[in-house]
Amino acid sequence: MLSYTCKTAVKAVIYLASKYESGNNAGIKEISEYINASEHTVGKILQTLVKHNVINSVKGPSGGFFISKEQRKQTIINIVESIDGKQVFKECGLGLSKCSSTHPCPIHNDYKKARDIIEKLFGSKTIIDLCKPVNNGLTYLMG
Amino acid sequence: MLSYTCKTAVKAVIYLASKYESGNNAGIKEISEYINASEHTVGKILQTLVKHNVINSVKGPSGGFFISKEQRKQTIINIVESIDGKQVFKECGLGLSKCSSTHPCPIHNDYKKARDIIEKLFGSKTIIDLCKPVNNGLTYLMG
DNA sequence: AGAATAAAAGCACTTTAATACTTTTATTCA
DNA sequence: TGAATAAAAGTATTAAAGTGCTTTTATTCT
Ligand code: FES
Ligand code: FES
Repeated sequence: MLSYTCKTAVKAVIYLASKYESGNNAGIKEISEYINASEHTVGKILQTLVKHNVINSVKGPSGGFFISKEQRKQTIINIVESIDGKQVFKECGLGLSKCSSTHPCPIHNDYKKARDIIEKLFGSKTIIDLCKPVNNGLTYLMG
Repeated sequence: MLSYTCKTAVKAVIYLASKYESGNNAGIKEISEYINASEHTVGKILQTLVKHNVINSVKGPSGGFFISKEQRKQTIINIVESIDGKQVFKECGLGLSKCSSTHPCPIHNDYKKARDIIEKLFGSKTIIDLCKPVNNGLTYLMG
């Protein structure tokens, strides 16, 4: 459903948000190490997310990436749409050019049900929602 | 979730099953045209499926691919496992190396719910189940 | 037996995603 | 002001998925 890059993006943002408490910015290196991803890939991803106003960046010493209070209230679908585009949760499970109930593929009914759950998940959970359990040690970003 | 190749495989097999009625074998060309996919790709896919005993083939004139009565009773998870492997419905939604409820990622709960629906769909629907509505013109394999 | 047919098999090419590297620009701090 | 820092931006490489082509093998039909 989501590309590898996109999954990495979600984890990176959640990590950033969990860092927010401390008030410090986070650098590419720190983030990539924490979520166990390639430094270069993470750099590119964060660049894109800054462009889409999902997060912010500051250049120079003591610079890095950070996420504002407002931005933390975004739902995580914003991350997905910035990386994989707006169509991810609209696609047909068997690859028909368009998913539609009037011209459905053989698995449309059940597939749509599942896809809608995921779409709802991404469209309703905010960054802060997902970062809390990470801070509490209930959920994890690597391993 | 599923690779493009895998989606093509499912459609090819459903088409084959819907052809079964006529008792004739279907050639690569015919199948690929019907499901609107590359001839070469379909050839490779069908080869793999024959190796996994999902379908059968006969070489030579009046040869082609066909699916037996028994094979039509398989669930479509067999197709998926032949192409994309057995892990597809076990993977973490955020790319953690293992999806587990004791070491979950932040979206585990909802994601697992959706993934289980899809897994159940593929594990319970048989080829014949999905080919019937196609024959009746209720669902489609292309478009 | 021999010609024709059609899948099997192996190899080569293309495209895309992912990763790596390099240069530039903005910022801080001594 | 200038050195150091860190992201931005652009380019190149690698890896994987998908597609295309060619040869081989098995089968049928004349
Ligand atoms: S048409 Fe295939 S999932 Fe809706
Ligand atoms: S751990 Fe991520 S989906 Fe289960």
